[in-house]
Amino acid sequence: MEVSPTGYVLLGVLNWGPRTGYEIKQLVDRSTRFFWAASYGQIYPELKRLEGQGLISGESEPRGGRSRNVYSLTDRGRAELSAWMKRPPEIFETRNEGLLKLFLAGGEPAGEVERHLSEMGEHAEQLAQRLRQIQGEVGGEKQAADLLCLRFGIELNEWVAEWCERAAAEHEKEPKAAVFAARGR
Amino acid sequence: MEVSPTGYVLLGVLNWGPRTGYEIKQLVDRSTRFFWAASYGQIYPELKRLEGQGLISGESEPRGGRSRNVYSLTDRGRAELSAWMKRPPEIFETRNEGLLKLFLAGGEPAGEVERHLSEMGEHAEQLAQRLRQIQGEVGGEKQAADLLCLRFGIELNEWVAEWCERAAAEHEKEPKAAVFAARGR
DNA sequence: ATCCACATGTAAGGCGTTACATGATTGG
DNA sequence: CCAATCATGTAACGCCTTACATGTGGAT
Repeated sequence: MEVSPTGYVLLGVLNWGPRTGYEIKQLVDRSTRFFWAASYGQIYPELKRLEGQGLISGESEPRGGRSRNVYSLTDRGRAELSAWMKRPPEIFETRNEGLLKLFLAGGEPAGEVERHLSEMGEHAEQLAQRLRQIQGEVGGEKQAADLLCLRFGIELNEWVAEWCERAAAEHEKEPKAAVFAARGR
Repeated sequence: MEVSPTGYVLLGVLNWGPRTGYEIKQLVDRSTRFFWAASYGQIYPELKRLEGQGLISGESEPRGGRSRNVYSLTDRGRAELSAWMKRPPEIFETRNEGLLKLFLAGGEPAGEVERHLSEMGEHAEQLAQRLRQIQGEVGGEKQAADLLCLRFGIELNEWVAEWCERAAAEHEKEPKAAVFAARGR
C-alpha cells in the first residue's frame, strides 16, 4: 500500500472532514502551501488513486448542474494516516534561490553580497506579512496545531528578515572573498 | 539559451575555478546541499548540456588510468551567470514533513503535538550541529559570502530548535483542536 | 453580457533521485 | 588483497508543475 508524499496531505485534511478536490486545493493554498504545496494536477489524480486503494471514498454530490465529488477518509485511510503520523518525518527539502545567489556571490563586484541579503530579507518580510494576514483572517486559538504552524512561519520569516539586515550591516564593514572556493579541490 | 535551475549551481562553482563533476559533487554536498541539492544523476548530464551550450568547456585530464574531465567557465558562461545573478531570486520551495505532521496533528490524541514539535526541534538541532562541524572544518573569514550562508543555516536551525521547545512548553498548558478544519468549507 | 467563483480533469514535459554499472588508484 | 576513494556515466522511475480543456452558476 504505497501512498505518495502528497497523498498524506490529502488523507490529513480529509481526516478533518469530507471535502472536494477544489476545497482541498483552497485549504492547502492558505496553509500547507508554504511548506508543502500541491497543484490540481496532483490533487485530482491522487484522490482517484487513494480511492482506488480504499483509503478514501468519494461520493457524487452535484450542486445544481455542477458535478462535485466529496471525499471522506475510510477506516483504512485513517489507519494509514495514523501509521504515517507515528513514523518520524524524513522529508526536509529546501530550494532557496536567494541563499544560492548569496552563496555564489563571493568574487562578485562589491555590494553584491549586500544586495542579495537585502533581497532575501525583503522576501522574508513579505512572506511574514502575507502569513500575518492569513492569521488575522482565520483567527482562532493560537495553540491549535495548525495555527502553531502559521505562527512558526510568521516568526521564522521575521527572524530571517532581521538576520539579513544584521548580516548586511556587518558585511558592509569588511567584505570578504569566498572560502569554499579555496577548499574542496 | 535555457539553463536549468541546477545548471546555475554548476556555473557558480565553476566561476571559482575549474573542477571535475566529482569535485563539484563533493563541494555541493558540504555546502549548497542544505538549500540546493544536486545528485550525480543531475550533475554529469547537466555538465554535458552546459558544454553543448558553450557555457563551460571540458578538458580531459586523466590522472593515471583514471579518466577525468575538468570543466571551466567560458566567457559566455560567465555572462550567463552574471545575468542570472542580477535577476531577483524566484525559487523558494520547501517540503517539510515535520511541519506537515504538526499541521495535521490537530484531532490526534493528546501529546501528539508535543511529540511532533520535539521531533522537529531535534532535527533542527542535529542539523545545526552538522553545520557547526563543517564550519569548524573549513575555518576562514566569517564574512565571506559562502560562510555567511553557513552561519545562516546554523543560526536558523538553532532558532528553530529553541522555538520548538518554547512552543511545546506553551502547548502543554492548554492544547487546542484544529482551526483550519472549521474554515475553508 | 460579462466576469468571477465553482468544479473537474488531462497531457506534456521538467526536474530530480535512486539504483545500477564500470573501472582505476591508494593506503592499510 | 581489500576497502575506501576517485571518477564517470545511464536508465528507470517518481513527483510535480504548467498549460490546456470544459462547463455551471451567480452577481453586476
